[in-house]
Amino acid sequence: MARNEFVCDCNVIHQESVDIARKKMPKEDTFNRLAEFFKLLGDTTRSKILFALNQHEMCVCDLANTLSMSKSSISHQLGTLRRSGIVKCRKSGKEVYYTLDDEHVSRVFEVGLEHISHRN
Amino acid sequence: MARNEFVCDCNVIHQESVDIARKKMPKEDTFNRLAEFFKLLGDTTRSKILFALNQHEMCVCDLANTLSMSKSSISHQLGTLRRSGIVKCRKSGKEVYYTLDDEHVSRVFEVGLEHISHRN
DNA sequence: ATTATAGTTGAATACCTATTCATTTGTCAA
DNA sequence: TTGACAAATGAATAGGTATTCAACTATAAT
Repeated sequence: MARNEFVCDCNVIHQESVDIARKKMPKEDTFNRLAEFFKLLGDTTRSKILFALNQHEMCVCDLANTLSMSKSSISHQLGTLRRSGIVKCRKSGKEVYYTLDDEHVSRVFEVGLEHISHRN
Repeated sequence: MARNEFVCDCNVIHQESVDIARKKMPKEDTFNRLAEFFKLLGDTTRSKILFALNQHEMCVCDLANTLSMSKSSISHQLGTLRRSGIVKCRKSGKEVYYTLDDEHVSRVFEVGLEHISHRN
């Protein structure tokens, strides 16, 4: 019996490659969190929010104006980003000021921009 | 009249911040393509596929085995990645071998991994 | 030619998610 | 205390998407 029985609906062609890949493969949880992180950047609105916050601390109103979107929509997205630990906020009077909480975000943006400009 | 009239449903609090952010903001198309790129990495299955292909050239069967998924599912995802220019393929006999087409993907992974390990 | 297998593809389904709308909370000013 | 505004939030809706299933193509072997 092949050792790929029950594993998928086809035969292993290159068992060695599969073994190596499987051995090096990070654990499930790592991929889930990695994908979760990229998913957060993988939305035009959130992308813009993060770009703007990378320039300046901003309140919800500032962001709504910068992106020409509703406060509510921005607030929902900021909630998502806050719960994921990518932005943090401080309250001052009626306003809530947001900033990036992670220094990696800028770097990821850079690499992403390199990618899309590279393949025009 | 404020110059943010019709722009959103609130008052601008810090016009200067908004102006600077808007000035530096890349154009719409850039954000669309950037988000599109990150969206491709923002899925556990595609993430794993790209990780595996970063180790070895692989055929659909190899990937299906490595990830314990159906050929069809893998093939659909490979189609998406191929149409986005992130993977390329060569045909040999009955098999189709896939490889990464972009050297940036590895780097993005690295930064992403840094991020999620940093904030445990 | 026939059979088996690798891979692709379209349709259907089930799940996910971004935005809108309406409502609520909290803070400031009059 | 009342009114105005910033922000958050829950529900609803609409659009998107990952996987499955079934059908199909192409290639290799007998």
